[in-house]
Amino acid sequence: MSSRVTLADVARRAGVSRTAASFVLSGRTDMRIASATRERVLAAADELGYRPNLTARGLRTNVTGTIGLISDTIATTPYAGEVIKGAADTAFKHDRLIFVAETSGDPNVERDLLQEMLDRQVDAFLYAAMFTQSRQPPELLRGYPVVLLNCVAESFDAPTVLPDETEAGATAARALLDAGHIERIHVIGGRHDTTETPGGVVAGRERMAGINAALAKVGTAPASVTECVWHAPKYGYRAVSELLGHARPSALICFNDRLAFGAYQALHDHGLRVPDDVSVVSFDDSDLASWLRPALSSVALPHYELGTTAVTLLVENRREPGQVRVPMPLRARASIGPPATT
Amino acid sequence: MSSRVTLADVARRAGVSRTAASFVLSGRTDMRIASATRERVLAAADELGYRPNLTARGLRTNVTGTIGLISDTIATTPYAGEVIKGAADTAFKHDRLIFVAETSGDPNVERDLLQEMLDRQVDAFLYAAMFTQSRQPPELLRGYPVVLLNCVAESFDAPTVLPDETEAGATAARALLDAGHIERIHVIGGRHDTTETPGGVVAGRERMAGINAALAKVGTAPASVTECVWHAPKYGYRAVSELLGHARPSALICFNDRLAFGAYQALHDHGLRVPDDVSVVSFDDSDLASWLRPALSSVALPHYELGTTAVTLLVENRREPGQVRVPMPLRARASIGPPATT
DNA sequence: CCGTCGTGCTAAATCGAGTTAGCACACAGC
DNA sequence: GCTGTGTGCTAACTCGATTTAGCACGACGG
Repeated sequence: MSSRVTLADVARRAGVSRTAASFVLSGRTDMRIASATRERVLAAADELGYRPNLTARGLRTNVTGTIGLISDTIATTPYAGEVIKGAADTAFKHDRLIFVAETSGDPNVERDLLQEMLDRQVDAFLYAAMFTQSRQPPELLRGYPVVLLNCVAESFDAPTVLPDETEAGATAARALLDAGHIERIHVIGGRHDTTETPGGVVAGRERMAGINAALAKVGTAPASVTECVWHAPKYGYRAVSELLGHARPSALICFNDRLAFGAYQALHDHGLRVPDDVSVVSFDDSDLASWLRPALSSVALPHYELGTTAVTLLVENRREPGQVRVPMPLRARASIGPPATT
Repeated sequence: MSSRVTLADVARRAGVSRTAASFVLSGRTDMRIASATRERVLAAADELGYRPNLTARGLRTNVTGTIGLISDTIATTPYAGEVIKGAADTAFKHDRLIFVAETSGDPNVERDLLQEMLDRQVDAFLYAAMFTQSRQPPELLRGYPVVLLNCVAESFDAPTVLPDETEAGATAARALLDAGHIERIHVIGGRHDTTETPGGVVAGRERMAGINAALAKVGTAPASVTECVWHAPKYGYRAVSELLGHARPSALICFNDRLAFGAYQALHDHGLRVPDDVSVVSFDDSDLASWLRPALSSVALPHYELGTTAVTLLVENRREPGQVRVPMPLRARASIGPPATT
């Protein structure tokens, strides 16, 4: 709380001008400074505990060392905090801080928030959605360094960071293939079109493609694909209950852990055991996956890595548009076993 | 991206000095400005789309309109994002932005992060823990406006925002009493001492006190209290399985939803139905509560409100130390019914 | 006609850095 | 001795706001 040490204080103590002190401390070499002077300045700065005032520097140089994270909503998905943590940690490693703000999907709020950030001379922006979707960044953002996180934008050129959903689908399928399943693999919660998500939710579409590709490679295909209206457990329960009315699956690929939770309940109600009778693999790797009995194998959403990757792109000032895909690793648990020997 | 409109531009267009423009636009009345001039300045600002550069203002006034949120870790608890959202939303309502940073519990990281914030002239701080605990804020923080969020600090005077755990305990107990339970109410996951949490985890201790008080008021008490080592479902499963070996509970109060999840599994394995045979009430109201079958009644942790309340205190510049308790509402669901008529 | 007061504004300093232009001095070469 | 060339530094300006001190003018009283 005591008044800050300024560059002028350092210069005075070292017996040089502010100019000289500034050149030494910002490490610039295009001005000749005698090494003895250099040492004196550095010593003075050290003794006084000098820290440059970044507000003042920002005013002069237009560089504030801050990144703005603008997302539709952090809160609705419980693990989005990980994205923020990944972003904040990486930013900090590069001496940057992160402003976090949410628009709740309101374009007016979005504009005002962005304006507040611009007023504070934020250097660069993370434009994020909390589940993969198509979004239109505000016009105000044009011309600034931006990385799109977990969303795609048609008419906005910027690097885009996305989970590798296609490969994730293949990973899930291969986990079952490796355990010996090949026929009667059913998919719960496949691609799903709505007016809001034409062509299906991005993640769903890609996961499906990955699953199909991996299965096709060994000459097979999903025995059925059941779309679910929504991803709460009860929809998984319904879908699987119905499925069990007319089929006898060897394995289930559920599109997320909540659906898998519902699937577990339905299997249980039908007297089927996981993984003895039916193997289950899922996506997201939420906490739920490790809580279920038996623990659920799930292909993890790389929340933390999405954050770190996006900030790294910003810090390195990569501007070429294009997608960076972050791997989704399989967390293998007890829910996958060999096919039942019926 | 086009070069910003500055105060000088506005002044020029209005045909006045920067001084006059500044006084008009910052709404100060201690200098006499003719109302015709006022109007001209406002019109000019409006036409040019003037926005004050907050970096420049910050340099001059030492007020940047930023709040620093320093927490041990956002990521380990999935709903902590809500705290951030509450804080960010409220900050935005007051034209402030929030820097979010995590220390991962490392005091060196904490110090460096704080220093980065101070270098950017952050106005005020939220010092937060993601589950209620005792923490020691760094010395650097002394003298700045600070609100403690979800943590208590002995030798650091600052307003403190905490969930009202005691009342929450009473709420849970009353929910059972209201349904007719009075005997054979068992507690799963009571107060629990460790070297890290002497006297027990704050929340646990207080919830227990609230439960005891509410039950005592009608002349009863918990039939038993089982401490759990950790809060994963399997510990709840174990605790309840063991309990069922020698007791026949009428209702269970679980210390959080994960334990309740384990409790459900144990009850199910013993052929007991919720709520027909045993009622269950819990704390936290995570997503899990609404996913379980039957849906779990749970006393909600007010994450969002913790964030809003803390920022409100900061913005209003309340400095008196003391605790503000945020209510924890009961989310009543299907897991509570009348006592079984054995 | 002079002093006083109130009104309405401006010039200039300030915050703490970064940056441009150029000065003072030493030394070498002729 | 005079010029030219580095070397090593400083004075002064700049970023875009806020803020202090004070000026110019008209009205009014005596």
